[in-house]
Amino acid sequence: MLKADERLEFFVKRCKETGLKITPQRMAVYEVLLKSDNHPTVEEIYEEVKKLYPYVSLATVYRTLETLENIGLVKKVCFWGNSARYDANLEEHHHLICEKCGKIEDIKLDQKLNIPEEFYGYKTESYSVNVYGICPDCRAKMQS
Amino acid sequence: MLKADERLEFFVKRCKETGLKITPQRMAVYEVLLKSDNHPTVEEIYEEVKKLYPYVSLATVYRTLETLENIGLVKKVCFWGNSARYDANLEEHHHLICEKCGKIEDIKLDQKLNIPEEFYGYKTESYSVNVYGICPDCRAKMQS
DNA sequence: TTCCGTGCAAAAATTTTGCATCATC
DNA sequence: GATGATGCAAAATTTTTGCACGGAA
Repeated sequence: MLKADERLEFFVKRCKETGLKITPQRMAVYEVLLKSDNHPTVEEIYEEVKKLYPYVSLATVYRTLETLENIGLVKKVCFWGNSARYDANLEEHHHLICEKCGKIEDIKLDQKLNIPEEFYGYKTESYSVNVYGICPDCRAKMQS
Repeated sequence: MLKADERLEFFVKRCKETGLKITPQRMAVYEVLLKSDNHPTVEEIYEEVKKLYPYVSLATVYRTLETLENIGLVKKVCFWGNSARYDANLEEHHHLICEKCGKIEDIKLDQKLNIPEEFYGYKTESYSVNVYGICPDCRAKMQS
């Protein structure tokens, strides 16, 4: 895992490569994603960014996320509930999802699957594993 | 994989168990899901059901899907794009997802992962693997 | 006959778009 | 200075809700 400032450097590099301007808002959206270990929804990202830039607009957050996704800095994930969630962790990793509250955590697995490059006619790129269960918090609540 | 009529019997059984009435609309929504091998969105399910019951309302489809999910007959999945998709295949299976067009297919994997029952503090229930790639159709289009 | 489920319409929530202004390069 | 990004407001889309009626048990 790269450190946050290395990742910001990478962000700057990617923007220059693709001819995107480096604006405070764009940077803020990306930073929020870097800092969050959960997978925030658009609304949550917006609320975070607003703490730094109170005048930021939700539309900008939507547009920025789309942009960041296009240049491969961010991924849209959506495993639970209805709203899209975003992830800035592009390293190979998997997810642990609470079936009760919808919390999503990144995890590492030591086991590997061997997926053929050509599979059901698809040219495969990658895979990810979602493990479903009940998180510690919800387990505690269920006891009471 | 159970046959369709066995699954409808199971549907009837589950409804009786949980005190739900068996209405034509409810049945139709479930049948549409049984028949589709892709993972339709709510809108797509609605369009299908409307062919049988032109007066059905979209609200009913939303409510029915929620109900079916509650009694465990259907699962909400959402791996791509923004809209929730539904799946009536509850057997252990995995997904092959086209990164270009968003098509989602069910697949079987012969390899198994061994996930501990207790994992990162979670009580784990199940896991599923999403394989990402480019589907045959999109591959063909990319050539031209 | 009793409720639960439905349709309809309206409301709420979410996402996208147009356009004038502003800021980065 | 040119071009692309932003904020605002409005539009479009998606999802949820309230209520009266109708149909399954």
